[in-house]
Amino acid sequence: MGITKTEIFTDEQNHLAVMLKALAHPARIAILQHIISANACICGDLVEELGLAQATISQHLKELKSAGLIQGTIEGVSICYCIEPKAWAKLEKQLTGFFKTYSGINSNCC
Amino acid sequence: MGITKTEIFTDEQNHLAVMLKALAHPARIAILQHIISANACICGDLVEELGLAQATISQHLKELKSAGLIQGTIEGVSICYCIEPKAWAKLEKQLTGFFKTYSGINSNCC
DNA sequence: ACAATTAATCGTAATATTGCGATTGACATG
DNA sequence: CATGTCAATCGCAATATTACGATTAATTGT
Repeated sequence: MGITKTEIFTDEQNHLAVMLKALAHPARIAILQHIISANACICGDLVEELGLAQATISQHLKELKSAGLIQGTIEGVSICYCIEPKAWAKLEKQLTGFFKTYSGINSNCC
Repeated sequence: MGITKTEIFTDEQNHLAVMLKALAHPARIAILQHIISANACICGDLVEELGLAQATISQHLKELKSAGLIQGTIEGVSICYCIEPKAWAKLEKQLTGFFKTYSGINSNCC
């Protein structure tokens, strides 16, 4: 019925899925890459940088922000976005742990 | 209009987004975790393990397979699924590279 | 050949996502 | 206070995702 059964899964699984979903769009990956490379936080430049409408960029930023991966602070007329270090570090750790569970050596099954 | 503008982004960005989208569901994370921990490939056990219908599990497996993250081989009546080592390693590498671009030290912007 | 088992596929309903034009709200400056 | 700028929000259309019952296809054992 189109709704994910979150009750079935662990908090870790749900959390990781939410974070990955936030990352799982080329525009949002591009936004994060730009924020990271510019270090200093950017906002409306993204509209020029990527070829998407202002409303669309704003929506993607909202999703990244609601996932907690970025934070925005008012800077005069515009808004300055940057990485939220804690959430970023947590995600990196969780992903590293996830990939570490697989050792490609004993892949002699199928 | 509900369709991602892939032409705008790089191949790397699009590829990473597709892989992350395949991971971005708690059921698929649970499936991968089970496949990894059982090492020996499993198929219909997932229906019992998670509390989802057979059709639903099959659909999730199809998505993971079409993303190239797992592979399935016929084993009698059932089908044996396991990690596709190359795609897995590639994704891990790409993600590591992505996270490495951010050094939380100079996070003195916002 | 026949029944049983396993998993893919079809069809459908409910909901979510993507993208954008248009509007609105907040703030700075003349 | 009027005006301009920036970004959030609203409303909409097109499409994608999630979940499942029912059916189908393939294979094994009798």
